[in-house]
Amino acid sequence: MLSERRLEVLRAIVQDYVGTEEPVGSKALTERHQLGVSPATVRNDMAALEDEGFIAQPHTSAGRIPTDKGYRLFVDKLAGVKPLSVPERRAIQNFLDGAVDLDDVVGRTVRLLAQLTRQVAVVQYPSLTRSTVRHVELLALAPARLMLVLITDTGRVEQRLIDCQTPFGETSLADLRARLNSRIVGRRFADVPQLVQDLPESFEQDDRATVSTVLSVLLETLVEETEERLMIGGTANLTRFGHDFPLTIRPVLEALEEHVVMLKLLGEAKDSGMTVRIGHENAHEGLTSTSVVTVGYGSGDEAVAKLGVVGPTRMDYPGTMGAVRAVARYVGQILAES
Amino acid sequence: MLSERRLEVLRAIVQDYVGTEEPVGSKALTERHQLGVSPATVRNDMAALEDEGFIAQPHTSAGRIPTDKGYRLFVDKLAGVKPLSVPERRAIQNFLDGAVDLDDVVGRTVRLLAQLTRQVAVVQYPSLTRSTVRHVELLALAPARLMLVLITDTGRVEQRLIDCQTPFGETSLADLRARLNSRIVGRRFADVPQLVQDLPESFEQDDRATVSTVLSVLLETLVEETEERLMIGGTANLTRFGHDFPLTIRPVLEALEEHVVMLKLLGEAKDSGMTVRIGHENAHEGLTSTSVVTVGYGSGDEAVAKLGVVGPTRMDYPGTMGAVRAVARYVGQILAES
DNA sequence: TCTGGCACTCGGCCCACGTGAGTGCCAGGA
DNA sequence: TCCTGGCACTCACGTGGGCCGAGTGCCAGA
Repeated sequence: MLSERRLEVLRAIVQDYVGTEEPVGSKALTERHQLGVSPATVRNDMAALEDEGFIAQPHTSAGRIPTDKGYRLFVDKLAGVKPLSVPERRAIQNFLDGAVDLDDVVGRTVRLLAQLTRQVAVVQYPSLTRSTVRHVELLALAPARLMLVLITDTGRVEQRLIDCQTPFGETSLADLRARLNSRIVGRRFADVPQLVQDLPESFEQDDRATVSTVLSVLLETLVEETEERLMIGGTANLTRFGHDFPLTIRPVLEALEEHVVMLKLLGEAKDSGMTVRIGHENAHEGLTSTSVVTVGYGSGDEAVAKLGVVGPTRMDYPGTMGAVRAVARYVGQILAES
Repeated sequence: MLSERRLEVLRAIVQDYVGTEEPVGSKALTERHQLGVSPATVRNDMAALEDEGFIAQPHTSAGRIPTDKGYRLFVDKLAGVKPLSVPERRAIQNFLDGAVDLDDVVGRTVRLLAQLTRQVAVVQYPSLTRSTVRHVELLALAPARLMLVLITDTGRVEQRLIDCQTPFGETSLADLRARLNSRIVGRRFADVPQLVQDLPESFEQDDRATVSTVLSVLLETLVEETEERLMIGGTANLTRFGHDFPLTIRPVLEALEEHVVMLKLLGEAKDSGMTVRIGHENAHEGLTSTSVVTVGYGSGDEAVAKLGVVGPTRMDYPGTMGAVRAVARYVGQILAES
């Protein structure tokens, strides 16, 4: 087991390395921190920490840098979450309050998060599966052509074109619309399939085929759109990644563009509470030299989506976690209000 | 005036430099191209081209590289547009044909363009101002709360919440919906204000306020949403920019994230035909070391939006222009079909 | 007007060297 | 048992000199 002081040494190493981006040596450590012991003692501690795999030496004659395992310990045991200052909080609120619609909310959140953390921000749109139906609309664009519009409680709108084999009367249409709405408005998307299951049976023989088609498109929309959307911003911050970054930045940019990859990443994170994945803990190859901090956000108690940042493993974890948590909180508030 | 052979030398320089990314010397030129003259002659030509500002030397003892002015001449006079191969065309069509909705079309187009050109792709969503109304829907979410949904011929959907001072009857609502649709469906957005101007007068005194509110929100939507949207992809290709790219890539990423900047850029391009802006021809500072190739696309004869790529000034202009033009054409077809 | 020849330039590469931060180890002291 | 100061060692990095070669400009001759 590591002694108290050795943990303190690790904390100091992480803090200094995050600040300077340079391997930190025993002498510099004792100068910058009140450890109460001499460099030689620190050296012994460092040797122990290295044996345990928490820190490593880039070259024999250089200082130490934390390993992924070291950061992990730091995050789990040594670092708190740094709360934002009052002006920062106020700025967040002001900035987000100006949003006019869902796209705007998400867009502003991405910018905000990227600016606050100086890293790449990722914000997932409120998920359809976890949200509820606000309204369903059916429009006849042509006698045998319908449009289905689905509006969620988070303000998201999905539309689908439907080609029917047979024309669908205006009265049948109104009927279907009314019944659909009465059944599913206010209900969760996940519950919809069950709720509409027996709907075709209550229609005239002639209309059943069309009603079934509409329902299947509706259900399809629910399933398809469960493939979530997200917005990414602050990629310019990648240029502050490190010195060697041509090699580093490339796979990261590629991963960020593959929204599927990012969604999987978010999916792997806890639904509630903050998740920090450090370096090789990230399954995706391109992200093994990054850390990902994510947290769920939602309009109520429950998270409807996640947001977070992607940055170098050498990041200011307490600060980043503080910013991510604060932003998620305010976004939740905004969503609840709208 | 530049002689035929000197133009040929310039062409050769551009081609070689684009291929190798290295300053090209007189000897290498004569070896790789059948110019029919000796290196010494080429040297004289190069000196002339340098005097005129078409090429430059990075260092005294190095070969020449084209200047922005050189690329300009190359694009205007020396380069054609390289048509895509049949398999490439087929691949484009297959890829785009799979799209299910507008977002998907734009998303696929961005990917396609980025992959084909190995550069950053920018695709503008079909603009509202130039498109026409397919349908307007009014929904009562609550007695005094309406939702306006606007559907364009390009498949775009905009929705707005409307709070009314007084409740609005179901019959009045149906009436307004019907009248609105009969007046503006199929019309261009730009014409809408005129077409609905006198609508409130034909309603009962009680409803006029609400009708006016709805109309003003409708018009507002038209105006606000004229602020166009765009999608960007292929930023990972920036890493192939050049050797010195930490400095180069940063401002480019920043510019790309500022959609306003990119929209302005697209706005400055010609509405029809292809526009190539080379290096310092781009007004935005961050893009002075890039070239931007754009072209309008649309479902009919007229362009409804633009798309293009951003790459290093040292790019394969004929190939890029060919790809951009081909993609624009196919996207236009897809939009026309849907 | 083109060509071959020639002297010149200069960036890139290699190597050698000195410097200094940092280390590991050890013996002595609390 | 743990901490400390001392000491020899390692090695990345920066500097400076020297060589190399691609590329140039110029010039005289065809």
